[in-house]
Amino acid sequence: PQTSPNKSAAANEKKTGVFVEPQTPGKTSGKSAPLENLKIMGPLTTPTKGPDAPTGEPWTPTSNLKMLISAASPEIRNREKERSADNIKADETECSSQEPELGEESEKLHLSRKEKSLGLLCHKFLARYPDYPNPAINNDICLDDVATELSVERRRIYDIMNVLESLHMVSRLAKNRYTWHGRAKLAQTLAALRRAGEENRYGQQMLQLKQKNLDQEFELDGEEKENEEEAEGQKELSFISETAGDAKTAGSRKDKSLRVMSQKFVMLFLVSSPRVVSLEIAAKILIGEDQVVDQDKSKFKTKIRRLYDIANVLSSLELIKKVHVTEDRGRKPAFKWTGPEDLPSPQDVEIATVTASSLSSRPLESRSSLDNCTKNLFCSPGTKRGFTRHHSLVKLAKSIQDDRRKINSAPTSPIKMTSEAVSGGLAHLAAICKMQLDKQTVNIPQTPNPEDAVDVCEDTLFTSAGASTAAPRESRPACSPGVHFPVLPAGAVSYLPSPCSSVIPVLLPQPQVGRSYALYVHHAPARPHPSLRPPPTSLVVRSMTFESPGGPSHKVSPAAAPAGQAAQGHDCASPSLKRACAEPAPEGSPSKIKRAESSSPKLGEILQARLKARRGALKSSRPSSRALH
DNA sequence: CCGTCCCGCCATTCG
DNA sequence: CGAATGGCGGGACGG
Repeated sequence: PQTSPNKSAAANEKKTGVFVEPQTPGKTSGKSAPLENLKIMGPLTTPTKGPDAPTGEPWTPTSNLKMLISAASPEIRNREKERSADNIKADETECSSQEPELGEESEKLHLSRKEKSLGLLCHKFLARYPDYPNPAINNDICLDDVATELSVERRRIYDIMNVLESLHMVSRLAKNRYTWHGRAKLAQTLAALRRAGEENRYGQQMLQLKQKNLDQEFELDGEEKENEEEAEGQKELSFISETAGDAKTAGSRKDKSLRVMSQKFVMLFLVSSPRVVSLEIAAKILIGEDQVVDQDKSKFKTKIRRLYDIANVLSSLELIKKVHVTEDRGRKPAFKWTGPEDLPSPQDVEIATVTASSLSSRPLESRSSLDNCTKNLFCSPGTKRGFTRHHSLVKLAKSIQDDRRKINSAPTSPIKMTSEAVSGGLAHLAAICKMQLDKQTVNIPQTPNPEDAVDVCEDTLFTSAGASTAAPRESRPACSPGVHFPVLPAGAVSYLPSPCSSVIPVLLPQPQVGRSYALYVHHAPARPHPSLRPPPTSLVVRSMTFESPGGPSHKVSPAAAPAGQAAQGHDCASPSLKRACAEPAPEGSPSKIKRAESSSPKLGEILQARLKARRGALKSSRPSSRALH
C-alpha cells in the first residue's frame, strides 16, 4: 500500500504483523552495560542479542556489533522512553499487539537529535539485512515498509539508499523497490572505485590541495579558493555530457550528487596515502570537479553538508570513521578509512571502457519487467557462487540489455572490456573474510606522514600484516584491451558521468560469474571523434606512476608531485575529450569554459554567467602555476 | 559561538 | 497529473 508517503509517513505505523523487526529500532532494551558487550553478548537478558534471530535473516556478528555500538554511545539514550511503559513492552515482545498508537506517537516526538541522526537510522536499516545476503531468500527492500518500520520520512531513506546504491550494496529494481546485496559486491566495487580514483588523479589533486593549504598558511593571502584544481585539472573539462541534441539526457542535473558524490568521496580514501580525508579537501575536490567556476562559499557549505550525510552512512557501514587532522590551521574534521584495504586485484574486476555518447541518464533506471526477471534469476550471487553458470541466461540478459541500450544510447558505442577475470575468487573471499573478521579498523602500515598528524581518537590500532592473500599483483590495472562486447552485461548499471569527471566507475553486478564489471563511462562530448579511442596504455601508465608515493612525496611541491607530470598531459581519461585537455593546458578556466560552452550552448551560458560573477572575485588571470612545464 | 546535520520545501522525474 | 525522487539550504541542536 503506498499510502501517503510524505510527512504523515512517519506517523503511520506498520500495522502489519509481518516479520517486523521491532527490536532493531529499539535495541536499546535498557542500556545494559556500556559497550563492552560486544564480545560478551551480554548474558543478561539483553534482548539486544536477540535481534539477530528475529528478523529471520542470517545476522552477521558485525551487524550486531554495529547495533550495540551505535546504541551504546549516546548516553543520552536514556530515552525518556523508559518512563513510558508502552515502550518497554515494545522492546521485548514487539509485534504482539502493540498498536498502541498513542504510545508511539509520543515516543517519536522527543528523540534527541542524535537519535534521529542519519547514522543511527542507517544502523537500524542495516540491522535488518545480513551483510551477505542469502540468495535463497528474498532480499527485496520496499521503501515504504522500511520507512514505516523505521518511522522516518521517506526522504531519509532515500539518502541512505543512494549511498548504498553507490556502493552497490543495493540496487534499484523498480519504483519503490530495491534489492539488497549487502557487502557481497563491496570489495569489487571498491576496487573499481579505487581505479577510478586513480584515473581521476585524485591522489595528486589531494596532494596539491594540501600543499596549497600549507603554502597559504605561510603567506596568508587568503582568497582565490580552489583554483588549484583548475590549475592542474585538465581532466576538468567539465561540461555536462549531454550532447546538445539529446535534450532528455541533457537534463541530467539529476544524476548528480549523492550517488556520484558518494563514489567520489570513497575514491578519495582509496587513493590517499594515509587513508584520511578531510572534509575540506574532499569538498574542494568534488566541487572543483563539478562546476568549473561558481561562487564558492555557499556552494562549499552545501557540499560539506552533503558530505556529512554521506559520511554518516559510510560510518554506519564502518567504512570510515571520524577523526581529526591537525594540519595547518588547527583541527579539521576528517574521516579515516576503516574499510577493507586489500581489494580484489584488478583482475577480478573487469574493466570496460565505454564510449557512449549517451546513456540513459537514469542509470539505475527501473528495468523493464523483463529485465527484472532476468535480474532476479541472477541475483543469487551471494557469497559462494562460482559453480553453475548459465550461459544461456547470461546471454539472454545481455540481449535484453542490448535492446535496452539501443533504445537510448548512441549507436556507436562499442564497449571494450578487458577479459581476464580468472581467479579473483580467492582474493575476493579473502576480502570478505577479513571484513567479517571485523575488528575492522584495518590499518595499513601507512607511510609515516609528517604533516597529517592524525590523531586517531579511539582507534584500535592493529596492523593487519596478515592478509597474505593479497593479490599477488598490486594495484596495477593491467588493462589489456580485449574482448568486445556488443552490449552491456546484464544488470549493468551506469552513471552518467558527472559533469566533469570524465569517468565514473560503475560496477556491473554480474552475479552468476561472481565478478563484476567496472564500467568507465565516458560521456560523449558533442560528437565523439570516431577515431579516438580509449588508450588503454594511458591507464597503465597512470596507475604505475601512482602507487603509494611513499612518505617523502608528500612534501614535494605540487610541481614535483610524483605522477603529476607524467599524467598531466594525457591524463584525461576520456579520449574524446582528449583534444581538450591534450593541449598545453594553458591557464585553465577561461578556455575550458569556452569549450564547454561550445559543446553545450545552454550550459555554456550558465557557466558563462557564473564565470562572470566569479571573475570579479578573483583576478582574472592567475599565473598558471602549472606543474608541468 | 560553531560544528553538525535534521527537516522538509519544492524542483524533477517517473509512471 | 499525481506520486516518487532527491536537490538543497535554513536554522536548530548540542557541545
